[in-house]
Amino acid sequence: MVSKKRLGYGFRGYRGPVIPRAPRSIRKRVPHKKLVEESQLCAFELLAAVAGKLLFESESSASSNVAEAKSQLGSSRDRNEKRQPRDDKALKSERLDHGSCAESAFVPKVCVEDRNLFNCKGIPQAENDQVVELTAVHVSSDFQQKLDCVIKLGISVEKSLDENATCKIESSNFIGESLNSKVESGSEVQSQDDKNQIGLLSMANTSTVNDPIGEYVNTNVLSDPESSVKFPLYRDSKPDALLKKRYNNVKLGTRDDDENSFRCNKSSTKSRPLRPQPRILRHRMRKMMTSKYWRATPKLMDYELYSTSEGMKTFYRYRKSMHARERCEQAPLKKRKLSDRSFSVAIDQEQSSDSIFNLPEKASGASIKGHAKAKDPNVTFSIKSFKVPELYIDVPETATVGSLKRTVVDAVAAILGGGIRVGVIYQGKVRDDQRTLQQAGISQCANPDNLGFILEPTFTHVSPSETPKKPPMLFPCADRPLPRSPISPTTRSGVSNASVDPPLVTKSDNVDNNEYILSPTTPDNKLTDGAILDSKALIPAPAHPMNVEPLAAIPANFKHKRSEMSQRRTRRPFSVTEVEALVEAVETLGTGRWRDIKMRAFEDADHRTYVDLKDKWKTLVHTASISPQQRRGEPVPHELLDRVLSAHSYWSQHQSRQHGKHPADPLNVDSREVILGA
DNA sequence: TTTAGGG
DNA sequence: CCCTAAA
Repeated sequence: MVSKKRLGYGFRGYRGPVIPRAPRSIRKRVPHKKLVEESQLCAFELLAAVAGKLLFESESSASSNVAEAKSQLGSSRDRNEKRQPRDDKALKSERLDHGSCAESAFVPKVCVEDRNLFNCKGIPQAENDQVVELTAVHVSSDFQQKLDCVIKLGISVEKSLDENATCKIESSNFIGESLNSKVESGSEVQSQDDKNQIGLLSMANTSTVNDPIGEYVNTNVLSDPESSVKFPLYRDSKPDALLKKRYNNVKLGTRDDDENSFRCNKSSTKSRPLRPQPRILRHRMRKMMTSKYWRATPKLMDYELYSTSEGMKTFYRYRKSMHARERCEQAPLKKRKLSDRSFSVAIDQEQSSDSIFNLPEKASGASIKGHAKAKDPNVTFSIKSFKVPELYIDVPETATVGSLKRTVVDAVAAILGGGIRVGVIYQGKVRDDQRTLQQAGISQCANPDNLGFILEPTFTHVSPSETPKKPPMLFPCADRPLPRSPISPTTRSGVSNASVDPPLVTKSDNVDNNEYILSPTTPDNKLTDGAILDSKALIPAPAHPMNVEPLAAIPANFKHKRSEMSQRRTRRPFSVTEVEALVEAVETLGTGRWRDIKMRAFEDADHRTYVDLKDKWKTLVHTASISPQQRRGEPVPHELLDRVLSAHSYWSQHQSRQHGKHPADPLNVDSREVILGA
């Protein structure tokens, strides 16, 4: 279609590659212009906050003026958002991984035990810790644009809400903790004027409404079955630890307490959001036009959900408010993490220490505890939170709360229905699954802060136009009976028909897979074709069926083969987790530092050379530049692709290595925000 | 050895 | 992924 070079850069509001391909020496000379834009970024956040406020006010027929809100926000911001001085040195995010720990995926048996987590009831009303935040942004007077309501779905176990009372701009996916970057107006502001609640709506369940947030609940906002769901997967894919570290490194903000921390450092890209991006919009529309309409039905677990939901969203938006759309998307479309209760996984580990590593709840999603008890030297992982794909739910203001709930349930069910893989990232690194925990250092690590478990939905974007090839995700072994299934069939307790049975954990055969597929048995799951629908057990299955190649099947000789006169290495497609790790690293380190990137995120992934990473990045950029229909292989969550583009664009402008100089500021995570809804 | 790019 | 020129 379009030449990647043309399309790639200027994409999504990012300025085109400022740096034309030229001799390195020249290219490296681009000066940083980051600081300059920072203020703009903040301004944007303020704007968003104000918008939210406005909407909120309008909803409650309260009146106020932007200026007021602005000033309030501003003041509060000043007070609350003390930023650490920028220090380029700090930018070096090297400390990210001092220790090296291998990472391996293991089957969270837990899920089995705690299957509620995967039920449609995963969003039980009883869980008062689950909150759906609705950020209603309404830019009116000043911008004449009305932003759609964006619901941030976030079931969080924490009570951080009372702290970061307003307008969260970003949130991490780690459930247990809210590693959110948000524009914090500060509780002070809230107290000052209730009306200033920046459209933060919490309404998980009535019971939840008890806390501070309760007062901000605006039930009027939602009321209409019409809704759409979007799954910008992995938007906040950074592992907690990573995120945290990075921020620390980048001194983006003080992060003593995740709950209270805030960030206002949007990358330069942030500044662009305010401008409409017709092209993108068009692109989206086109995409959505081709996608199917998705309904919240029992079948919503189809893999196509991804595309459909997105398409629907787009469609909806188009119809509803194509106008201010662009803006809106960039607004604090924050969403949150899906949380679940914690459970623990016991893993064999030769270790009998009594040491208990309890991860600060906020810091990590898991805690490791050395089991001193029985002779059974185990390491107990108490996973308090999972990083889950972001879930965007777009519903009209007129939607009912009930419909919202349904939508959420459907969305969750859809995600689960597609199967879920678990990725493990330790200290930001993805490693061989073969490594033992001990080898990986996970068990010994006193500071398991960086241990993150990521749920990776496997449903993929099925392009309607695409020929029905292989199911986005399949379980080759699906048809096999799953004998030792610890899971017992559960009743489908889905809200609105949508339901998910207990998840099925599948081990992926992928060479470097570091995740396991968790495939819920879905009666209506066409893709799985009922094969595994009823079976519940642990079965090995390729994480990326499409990529499974003959060679991969014989990993035994893998290493030896190499010895033979430059035998072409066996192809080992990057898993989503790996891609994410790569993206993360590049975002922080920039391109051109593949060696560092390798060490940072793939140090123990012996089979990934920096050249591989570089190549992968190259292909990622390309992939992100082409239409989804042209993509092949395991689909990469578009969210990641967005990040790829962002980072690519960003680093095109900010050379990561200025002739031996310190690197430019890492691409701020928040910059991704901008492209979110696009 | 790393980078950067073309193959 | 491979191959290599350059750095």
